[in-house]
Amino acid sequence: MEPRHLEIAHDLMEGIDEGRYAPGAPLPTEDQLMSFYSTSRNTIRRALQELSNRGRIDTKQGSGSTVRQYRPTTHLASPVEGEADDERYTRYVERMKEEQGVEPTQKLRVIVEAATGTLAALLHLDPSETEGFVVIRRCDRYVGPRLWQRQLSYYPDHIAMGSSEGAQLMQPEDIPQGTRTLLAKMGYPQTKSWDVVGARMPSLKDSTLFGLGPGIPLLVHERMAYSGDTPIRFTKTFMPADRHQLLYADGEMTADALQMATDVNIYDH
Amino acid sequence: MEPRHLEIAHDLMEGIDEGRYAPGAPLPTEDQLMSFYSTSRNTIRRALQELSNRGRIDTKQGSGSTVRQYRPTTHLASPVEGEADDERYTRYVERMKEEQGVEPTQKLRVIVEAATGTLAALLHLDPSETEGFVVIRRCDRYVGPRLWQRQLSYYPDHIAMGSSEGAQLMQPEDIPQGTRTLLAKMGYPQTKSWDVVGARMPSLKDSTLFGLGPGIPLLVHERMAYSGDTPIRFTKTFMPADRHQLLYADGEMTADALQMATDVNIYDH
DNA sequence: TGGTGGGAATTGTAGGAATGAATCTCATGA
DNA sequence: TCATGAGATTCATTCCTACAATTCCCACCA
Repeated sequence: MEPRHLEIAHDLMEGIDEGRYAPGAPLPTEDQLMSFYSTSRNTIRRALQELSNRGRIDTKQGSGSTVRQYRPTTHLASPVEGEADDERYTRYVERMKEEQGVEPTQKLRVIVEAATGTLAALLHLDPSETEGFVVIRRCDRYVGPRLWQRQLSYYPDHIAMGSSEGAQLMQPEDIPQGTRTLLAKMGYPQTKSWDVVGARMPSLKDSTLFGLGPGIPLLVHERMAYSGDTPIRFTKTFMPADRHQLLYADGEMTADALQMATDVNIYDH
Repeated sequence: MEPRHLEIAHDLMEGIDEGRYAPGAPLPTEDQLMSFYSTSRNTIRRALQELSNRGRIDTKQGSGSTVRQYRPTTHLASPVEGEADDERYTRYVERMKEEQGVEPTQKLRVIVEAATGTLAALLHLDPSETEGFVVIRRCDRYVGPRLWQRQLSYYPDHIAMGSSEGAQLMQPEDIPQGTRTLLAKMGYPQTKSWDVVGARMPSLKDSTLFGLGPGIPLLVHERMAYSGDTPIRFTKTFMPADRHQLLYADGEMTADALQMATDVNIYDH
């Protein structure tokens, strides 16, 4: 037999799915649910938490619970011939201004670390050598006061520290021409890459960092870029999954696809 | 000031991150934590639930809590020239047999529905016409007794019901040559496509369906495929995010990339 | 040696209660 | 008309208790 709190959770979830509780609409209060299901507050709260953990409701102290609605922004993720990854940011800023009505900002930070484990292997660095360092450029992108995405780019030392141009990578400042162009100028044009996409729940720190409510996964996007057979950059991007979807499309159809993909919502149940 | 249960959760999370509790190792019991933090069982349970909701621990009645470990399988997601999507399944079966030691099976089901909303628009079907139907092929893939992924393919009626070959799509049976080859034979070779990737928490039903524990998101992969400008198929794939990662790579390097990508784990904190 | 069963350990479910904190409502007053 | 503030409403935190269900350990017996 199913526990009472799951029964109630199922019941409420059904109510949401069938539209009896519309997106944005309030659920009954805990007191009302208590008397309706004639059970204790504890049991009701467990049922509500079940919905909350699945990202179906927002609960606010003093006010109540409302049905959550999702409007993820679709990002172009596929590597585009001739376009720097960074140029995308311009487009992205435009979209954000339109959709959210807020001006995005970004904060950069550069860290240098010894390369270890998988990362060293990916960048073809030997961790046993004293030379095995990575330059990490961390870019936090905000929309209004909220952290929208965090991007970590890892460059092998011989690239970032091997030339005067490479030194730009060590500066915690925006690179106007784009890092891809910069790398190309340095003799490392990006010729191929591969991506891994996955998702996981945020840690407590992630939640505070991104200001995430319960039941919202983190989308993780990783890209390994090469110039010929030389690894030039490994990038790791973290995005709250309620606000981000990734788009992969052929070059010719990206514009169309982006248009259509905005209507495709993974939250349709 | 931070609530007590979050303090404790932070503390335990730190213990996991720093390796004081190794993957697979047991956490202290509720009783032990109660006396250690000198607080009530309720508070301890809330702290543990916090970790559980974030997918960091597995809790089993009668036994205790252990630190969870993730070993996602990396899938090739990028559309490959000349290879049917279905051929991948063969490779996938091979991998599963190796990695998990279990034989995968699949169950097919075909449903016909009236096309509405976004789906109708994507497939260029007019929902006002009585003709606007979609043929849905649902493929549930199991590894052992567990549902590993669920794939829904939507075909516009004029393709699935327009020819004798198309009729194969209406049969709830495996199509040995692959649907992509079949569509090509019918005069619809797949020439381009776009993908959307996102993640969300599972509903209660999703959880039962996939046998998902708490804190595991669902990875959702959608693909719209065209033959010229004719939409021929829309595919929606659901996968538990703890067992799946998607790989996008250029044709020439897929093999290498797949090899390396298995070492890239999004769960590194 | 190997299986079995009982009891201990451990988490799951359910109820009750009190207090605190945030929000909302609405009457009051400038 | 609009701002203020008191009180009611609502969720958050924390304690307590009892019993059920599952797992585990180990002594016992065949």
